[in-house]
Amino acid sequence: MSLKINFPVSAPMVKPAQRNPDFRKLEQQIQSFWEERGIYRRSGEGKKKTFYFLDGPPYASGSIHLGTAWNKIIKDAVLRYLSMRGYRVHRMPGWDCHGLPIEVKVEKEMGIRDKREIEGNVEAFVEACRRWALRHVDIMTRQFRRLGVWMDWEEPYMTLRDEYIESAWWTIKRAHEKGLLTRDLRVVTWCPRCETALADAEVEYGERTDPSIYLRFRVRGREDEYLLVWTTTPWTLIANLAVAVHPEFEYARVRTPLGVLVVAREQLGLLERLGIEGEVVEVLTGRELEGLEYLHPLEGDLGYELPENSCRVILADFVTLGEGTGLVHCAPGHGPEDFEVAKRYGIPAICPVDERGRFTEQAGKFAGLRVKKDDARIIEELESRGVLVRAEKITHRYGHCWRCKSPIIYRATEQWFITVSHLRDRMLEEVERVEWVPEWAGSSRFREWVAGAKDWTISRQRYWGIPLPVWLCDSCGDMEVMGSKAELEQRAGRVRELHRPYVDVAYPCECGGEKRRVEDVLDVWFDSGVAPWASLGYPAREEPFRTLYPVDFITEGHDQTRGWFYSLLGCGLIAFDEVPYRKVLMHGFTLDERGEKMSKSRGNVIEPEEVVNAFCADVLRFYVLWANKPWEDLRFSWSEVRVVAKMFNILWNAHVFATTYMSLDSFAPKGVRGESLKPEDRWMLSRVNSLVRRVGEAFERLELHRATRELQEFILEDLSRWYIPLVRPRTWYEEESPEKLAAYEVLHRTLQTLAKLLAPVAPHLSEAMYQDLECGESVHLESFPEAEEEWVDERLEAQMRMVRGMVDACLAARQRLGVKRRWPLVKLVVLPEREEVGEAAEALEELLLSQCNALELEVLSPGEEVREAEIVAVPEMGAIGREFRKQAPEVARALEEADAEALSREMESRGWAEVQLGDGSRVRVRREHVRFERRLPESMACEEFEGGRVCIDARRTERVMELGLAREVVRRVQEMRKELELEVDAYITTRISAPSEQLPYLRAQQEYIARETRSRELVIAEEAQHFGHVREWSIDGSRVVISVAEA
RNA sequence: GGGCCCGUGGCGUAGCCUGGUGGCGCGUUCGCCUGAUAAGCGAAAGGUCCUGGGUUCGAAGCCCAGCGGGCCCA
Repeated sequence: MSLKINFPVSAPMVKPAQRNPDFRKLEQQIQSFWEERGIYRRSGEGKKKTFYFLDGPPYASGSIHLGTAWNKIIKDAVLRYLSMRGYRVHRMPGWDCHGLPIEVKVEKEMGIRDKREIEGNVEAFVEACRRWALRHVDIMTRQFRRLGVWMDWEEPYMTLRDEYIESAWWTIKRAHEKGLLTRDLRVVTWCPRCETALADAEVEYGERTDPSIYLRFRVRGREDEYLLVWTTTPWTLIANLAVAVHPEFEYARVRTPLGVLVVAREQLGLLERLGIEGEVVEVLTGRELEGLEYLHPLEGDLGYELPENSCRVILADFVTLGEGTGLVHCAPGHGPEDFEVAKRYGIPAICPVDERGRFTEQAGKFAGLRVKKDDARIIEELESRGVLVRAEKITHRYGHCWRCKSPIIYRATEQWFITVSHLRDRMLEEVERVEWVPEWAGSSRFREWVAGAKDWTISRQRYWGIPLPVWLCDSCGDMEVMGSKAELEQRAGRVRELHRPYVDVAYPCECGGEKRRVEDVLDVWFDSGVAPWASLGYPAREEPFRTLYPVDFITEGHDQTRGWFYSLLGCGLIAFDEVPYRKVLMHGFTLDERGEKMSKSRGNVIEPEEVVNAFCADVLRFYVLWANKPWEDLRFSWSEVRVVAKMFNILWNAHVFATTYMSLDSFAPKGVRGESLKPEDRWMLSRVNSLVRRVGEAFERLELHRATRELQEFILEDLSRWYIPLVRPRTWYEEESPEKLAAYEVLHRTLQTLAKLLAPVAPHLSEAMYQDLECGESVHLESFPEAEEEWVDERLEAQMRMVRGMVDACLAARQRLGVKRRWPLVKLVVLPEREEVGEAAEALEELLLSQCNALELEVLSPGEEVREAEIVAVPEMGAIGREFRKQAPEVARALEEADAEALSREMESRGWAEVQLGDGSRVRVRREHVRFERRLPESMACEEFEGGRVCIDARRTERVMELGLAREVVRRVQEMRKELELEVDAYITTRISAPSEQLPYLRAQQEYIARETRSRELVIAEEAQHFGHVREWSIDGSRVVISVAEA
């Protein structure tokens, strides 16, 4: 690759491509070239149709992994394709900069262990978070750039910018205006370490061992009768306010040594397991148990008054019989379902647990204990009270904080919500409007998630995030929501920046009190949810929002069903009453070689950099798009990456071949003209144009795996394995023959088109090819090729397919006869099954003969047999034995010796024939006694192909000896030229010593040998005078000495 | 426990929508070819198409159930 500026000339000459380049270095050169010439910027110029792509912002907390790389590579390939199709593509990358993950990392960096330490200096903490995010944006940007991903890296959108935050505020204000923003006491998932509420999407489920305890709650007003209750969360018993049963289930009263126990009838086996013998005295439905009062298991030690209606049996549909006793302990302050059902019975929620997971004064005797960690203390207390029946352990799946991995708890707290439940039906309608790839991503998966949508908890009791723009008056309680920085500054004066602590300002309320900000920040999913307009600076700026919105296309992994696809939908409905995107490609996850999720803790993570360093970016790009359907999980495999690398190597070799000869001949393409084209040239043009059609269709349908596989198939099969061997002899012509020029034109056209088709997937190497071919400044400034239908000739493609089948069959037949390809065949016979197969052989005769290295072609009619094939009679010993008994061997011999031709004719017409035995007697044999087979002479062999058979004749005639030996010699001389590292067009002198019987043949081909080896002088003798590079060879079993020297 | 997706020679995959000889690549063995060749090409061996039912003249494909894996949720 040369980067020098080319002066405009009418038809620039093709440059010879570099042999065995280091693709990695080549890619760097290409990237510098793009940089110097501003190719990226210019690729968007002059295009009228706009296309709004929105980048799902990766989280700015680390380096990229294979999954993020795959994601951006899909995006880049699709966007490059669209750009080549004439779209002016909006390609702004985004960065998700806020949230708990960064806070957790910064806490570690600063040695912070407790939220109170942050409270001491919020400013320092927030600034550290900002630096952390920006540092990682830089790191990740560099990594994406190395992959050749074209985006506006200089101007990304970042959720930490004031302008972006303002858009989020505006959206919150919209929600408020629509009555969708509420504050409510609800039970939410809570992380006691991070001391914040978590959204459903932030809870990660994993194995955990917890206590599993069985308890008896004394029934009030009955002697020695108890409710048998099971729980895995002893700490929640402090807030126990009810026991739930299923109204339809049957419950048994069982008399046992522990008193009368009430337990679900289906769970009676449990008593046995616990070693409690008993006798059922009564069976009741759950409904009949309703209202039964019991004594609180920790009565007397609590720090709160038991509310009215509490400590009774209530009815709930969520009770199951899977595990437990069928009687469920209810703590409305510690479970969302408990909360809901208790509300129906007028039982309030008690939550004696603070934000750190410590029991408050409300927990009475237990105040100061820690949730979960001090379960043992509570179990001890239960035991001493005689409430505990049995304590065991259980390993089950339990929710954990997605960032710090602490087990979550449920707490009743005041939180801010978007009441998405009111929007559910509208959301489902909007899902329908989107084009999903694959279709089921929307119609099943996403639909399912949306249908189960619960209200969205958007408040977090943290620091590094978009501040909730809600101000409340501390005296009258009036609430004000800010929609922009200006609105805030109007009331509170200048605000330095829209993060905490700068934004935590107060201003006077009309009532005389003071309005203060609610100290929460927003869920980060809200940040990215507003990206369709926030990334464009709307509503502060009208443009480019007005031109671009709505988003034409997004593509993310299937985990985003509950994440970004959803938060975009929610925010879109809040802001504009519609889903903000039109088309979604949902892609898969990257798995390791064993099909397991890559994760740092498992140590099975493959970094994209590893692949890029081992091969190059284009190999990685092609691989991830080729290995799999985009929406399926990608199982990474080094050996498959190697396959792709090999393909690029072959492509590059083909490119080197073409450009080397073109430049030797100072070839400058003038365009393909019809008259000098050979059939294989027309075929190649047809193939390349049908390839254009198929690749284009695959891109349109986002079937990137099809696009890449079509390209691979074409490169390997059509170009490298077929067309290039076919045209190779033409490139060796010395003179400017029309056939040679035709081959160059077709090759040039093919490689040029191929470069364009590859450009979206392999932007570097396709560019390098394009440069060598001298087609234009950059392949990325070109349009995607359109198929030239006039060149597509399906009949010719079909014929070529058949002929390739014949050639392959011929090679297989050679292999069976042990005849090397260098030795010509006297004759190639084609036995077609159908007329068109024979026609194909005739139409492409020259090509067929040259590829089979055969001197003559004979095409038979369907049904005809090879003339040389002898009919032989094969005795059917079973039938003969039954009929002729002792004479059987005699009869068999007679059949074998008879004139099989005549015999078969008689059998055919009469059904029987007579043969003479050794003693002169004649016997009559019938059809069942003999089978006729065709046998070929030893020099011949047949092989089947799809459409018929070929038969080769490998006799060693004089002519065959001449040509075969000559090629053997030529081949050796060529190898020796190479050993001498001669230039391709250097001349040599050659001496050959060969045994006397070979001399006449070699001399007959002296001229041919000299021409093929570029020998100025060629001596063939029994004992030649050798000099220069001398080697001894064995040719056709004889010793031959050859010497070569540069002339 | 629920939803979605996947299950095809040792490994990775195509075919499945629209039923009728199951292709390809890697690997193995044996050959061939070579001035695009530190390459390339061919042949051979290797398959309960996850299992079991059903529909059908006929099922890798369509339907049902189960098993295994992935992701998401509870």
